[in-house]
Amino acid sequence: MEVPEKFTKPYNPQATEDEIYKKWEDSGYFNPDNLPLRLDAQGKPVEMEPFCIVMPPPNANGSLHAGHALFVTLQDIMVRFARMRGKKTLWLPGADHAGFETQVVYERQLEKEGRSRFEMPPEQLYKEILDFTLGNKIFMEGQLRQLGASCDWSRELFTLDERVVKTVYDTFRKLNDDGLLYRGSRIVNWCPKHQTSLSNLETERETRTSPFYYLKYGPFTIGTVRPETKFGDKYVVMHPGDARYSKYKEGDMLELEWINGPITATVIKDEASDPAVGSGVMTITPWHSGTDFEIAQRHNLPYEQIIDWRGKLLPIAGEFAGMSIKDARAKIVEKMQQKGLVEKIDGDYTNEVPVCYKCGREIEPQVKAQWFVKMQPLARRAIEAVTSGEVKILTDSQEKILLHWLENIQDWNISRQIVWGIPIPAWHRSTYAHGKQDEEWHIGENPPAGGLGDGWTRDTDTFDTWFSSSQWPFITLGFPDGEDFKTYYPTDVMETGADILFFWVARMLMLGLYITGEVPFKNVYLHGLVRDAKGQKMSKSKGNVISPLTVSNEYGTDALRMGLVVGNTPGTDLNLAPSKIGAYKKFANKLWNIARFVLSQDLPAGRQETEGAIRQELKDEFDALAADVTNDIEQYRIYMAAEKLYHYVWDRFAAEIVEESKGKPEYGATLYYILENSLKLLHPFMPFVTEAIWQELPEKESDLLMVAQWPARHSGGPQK
RNA sequence: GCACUCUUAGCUCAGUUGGUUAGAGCGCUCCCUUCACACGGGAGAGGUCGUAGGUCCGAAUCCUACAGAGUGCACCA
Repeated sequence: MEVPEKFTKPYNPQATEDEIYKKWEDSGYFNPDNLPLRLDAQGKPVEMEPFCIVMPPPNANGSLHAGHALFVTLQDIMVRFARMRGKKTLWLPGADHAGFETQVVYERQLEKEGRSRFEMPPEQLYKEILDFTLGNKIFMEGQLRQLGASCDWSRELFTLDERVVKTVYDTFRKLNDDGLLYRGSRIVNWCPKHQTSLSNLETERETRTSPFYYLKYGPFTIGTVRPETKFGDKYVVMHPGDARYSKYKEGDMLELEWINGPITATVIKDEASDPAVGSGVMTITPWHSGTDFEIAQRHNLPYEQIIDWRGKLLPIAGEFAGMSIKDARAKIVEKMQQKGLVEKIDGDYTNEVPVCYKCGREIEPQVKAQWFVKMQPLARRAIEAVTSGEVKILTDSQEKILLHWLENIQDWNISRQIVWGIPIPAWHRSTYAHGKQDEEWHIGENPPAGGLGDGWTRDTDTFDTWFSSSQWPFITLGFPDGEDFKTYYPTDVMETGADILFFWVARMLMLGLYITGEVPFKNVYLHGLVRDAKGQKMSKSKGNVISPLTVSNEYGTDALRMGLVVGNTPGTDLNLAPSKIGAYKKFANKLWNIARFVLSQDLPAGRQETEGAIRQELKDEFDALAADVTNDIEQYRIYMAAEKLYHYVWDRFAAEIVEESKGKPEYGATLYYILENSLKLLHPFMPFVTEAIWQELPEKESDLLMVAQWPARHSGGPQK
């Protein structure tokens, strides 16, 4: 048989991939509504079982990184597998405005241009970031195509689309109606650079070595790393059971000399003061410390701001007012030393300080009025869903981590002081009652009847991006009435990075259950971080970032995909070495050459299962592999399926069966059978090269391999 | 402090419910351009599966302790 000319040269992914992707996209089969019907033995169309994955929408603020390539690969494997098995398969793509993340990226750009967001009108800033994001979005979509993503572009949604905003507002209102939303002045994580509060998850802890100061506070010794917060400390707290201080009673007043002169201190007994720590006595700064704030609340103590929003000392600091806390610390200590208030300094005290996860600056705890969601009731339902198996988490250890977090959940601050996001639909005005100033709030997109004239102004804050993202699965499917929602919800799999288990997965679970009454997804597959060849985290500053697009250009997308998948178990990190990807480039070429050989053989006319033409023992062996691989993919052991296929095709098919067949024309049908079906099994993993070969087959069941029928129906073993 | 994970060949990692001579990629040694493929083929070296106990007919796989590495959450006077 004539072998097509192209097979005489090594497989060339660069010359092949774009054209193949275009064929797929033009076919319309990414959209499940267009999938070809499958007929049963009687020629009647088979009812198609739905299968759906909602894609974690990539942030539209830059280029795709290796982590994106990994999720595209894993999800595309699951999706192509389902599609070939005749399911009505929807992979729903999106693009994320990524609120704070994108604003930070854009601010960096502004800084380079010598501009600042604090010097521009919010409307202008918003407009600029919108343009920036929409530009990136198109770019990012092209990159997803390059990675072979077989998602339904016709259903793509952007996280700021009208439908999203509307649903998010409905949810906000419902939370309020159900008593799960409150506005409260609490300690928040304040980033002095970004001028916004952050959730706990958006802070990281850094171990620092700092001087620890033992200060004389009247008859007591108190310890602190932050003398600059101590100006307002007028309460001295000790454990009620601490015998050393039994002569002091709650409410005792003491006159003592402090940083800027004499003050009156009041004794407070509270169990939060740990006798084992330092002297067992502490003073409190309720405005800038979580524990202190709680003590102040319990004892109904006043609190005062010491440090402003930019990290500078306020007038209460007297001569130090206006100084940054960093500069002030040494000067304050110097003054206290002169006054004999410093007992000793411990030079190498290590503590962990919270820092902004974006800029690394120390978080300044501040008291601020914010919107909070009460999470405990939502978490309870999520815990039930996990423990009952309504939602299955891969792996067991990730499930434990999730449950541990849910069981210890804290209320969620969902307001951010940034412009790039969905504005919070709330209005407020000052009111006076019983001689006391208060604030009245109204939830809704519009001010209450009476309107602006009555002094109502709109909340300028925006939602934490994750608040809207957490509603993504049901929003994208058109909750509550959309056809897709009815067909595809709950979705089959949520595949995403283990690093956003709490940020996103846990919250999707909670809000999905809360709003729809059902879990948003039945299975959760969590992948680990993609690291460099040495196991180091990729970062721009280290210069070890591997761009998936560059790799794809050099080795081919199929090779990249295999390199990302083989040996990569869920939940664990993956070290990505270019040499490994190179190995799979060779594999793609191997497959190419097998095809060349097989197509050069004399194939029986109408090769369809010519009675006895296919060697039974080889067919049985192949079919067993197909069943095994099918089972592995069903159980999400994608890494094993990929490796088994690699070894079968190379070590068994190429090295043995093909060799054995040489000079034996009667092997033709067998070789063809194995080739054709190997292409099918490999297609989810290496879609481009398999489709390219498929296109050259003389006789094929469907124009596109993408919608060919999966060779094994086997489904065995328990589902996890 | 609470929780989780890892320790298998020189390197990076697989090893599904415990079961015959422990696997892959890369690297290494030697050989081969023969008619699918040098992005190839053949041959080979290399591991007492962290340590010490235990359960079992049988353990890299289960249990305990210890050692080393790492991660998450919370607190931090």
